[in-house]
Amino acid sequence: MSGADTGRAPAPEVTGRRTTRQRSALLALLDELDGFRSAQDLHALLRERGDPVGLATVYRALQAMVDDGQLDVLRSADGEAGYRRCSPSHHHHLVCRSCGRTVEVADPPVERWAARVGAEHGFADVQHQVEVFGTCAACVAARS
Amino acid sequence: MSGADTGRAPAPEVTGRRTTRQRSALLALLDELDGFRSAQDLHALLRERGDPVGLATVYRALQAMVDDGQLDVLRSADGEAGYRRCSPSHHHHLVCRSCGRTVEVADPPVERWAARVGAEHGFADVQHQVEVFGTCAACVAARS
DNA sequence: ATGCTCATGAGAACCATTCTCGCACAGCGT
DNA sequence: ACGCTGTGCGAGAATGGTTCTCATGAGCAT
Repeated sequence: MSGADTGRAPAPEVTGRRTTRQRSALLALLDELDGFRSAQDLHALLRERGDPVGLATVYRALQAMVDDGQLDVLRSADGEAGYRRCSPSHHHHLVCRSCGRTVEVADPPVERWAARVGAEHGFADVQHQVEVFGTCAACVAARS
Repeated sequence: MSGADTGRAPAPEVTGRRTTRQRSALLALLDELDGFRSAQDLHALLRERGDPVGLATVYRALQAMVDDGQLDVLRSADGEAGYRRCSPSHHHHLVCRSCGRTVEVADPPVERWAARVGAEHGFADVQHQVEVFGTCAACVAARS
């Protein structure tokens, strides 16, 4: 699910996860990148920079980080999952369709809108998923 | 991608598609159902009711209907795609996490919000994807 | 240092979706 | 009604992202 859970779990700060070379490398890599990257991409990048990590490990680590609220996930149209380091507070993303650059946006109005819409129809435990896509200024300029 | 494209293609009314038993059956089934159903589900339902249709055909037909704007697609968290008959105008969905029932919601404020957020950051061709999840009144009542 | 776990990794398994390719049939003109 | 033609169909294989298995290896508390 993407960065949008109004009712995210309490997010225990003590995660009980072990600090391994692989997870550190993955986290470091994610810190350097902006934009959503697929697990496969991240795996390839780690190998390139000489940090041999198993693909399964990448998936497991990413999953764990998502559970701990350290990452945001976004499913692309073709079903591939993209991961991105993000601030822990609730927010949404503005994603460039062309270069993948993302901007975090937090806007109370949408939050209120989602809650209201849910309430109006008798829905409880309302969460929402909001992503905005577009072509960023740089990519627009780059188009011949 | 789900029902949320501000800039959907012109949607040619003359689709040039042939009317076959399989496609009619699929469309009829979708008309009876509310809520998002996976291609696999739809395929199984068709077989159950005695309309033998190939799985590949279901996928092809669904894809075609989506291209023609007759269906909405929604990717669940586990990557499976859900399909649903929908009104042709732009709208979003309020989905029950428990029973899958959906309500279409159209609210101009969000549209404006998305456009504004994109513009503020210099993004062009702004589209957005918005889904609201919750537990509907019936399911809340059903919880022992 | 020791031991109890949890994490890792290679490969297989899984599963939704797409492709292949030969055959059937809808649509159209006559 | 008849035949042509290209689109749609279907079974199974292929694809590709993600998850599972299980034996080995490495944190971390004591």
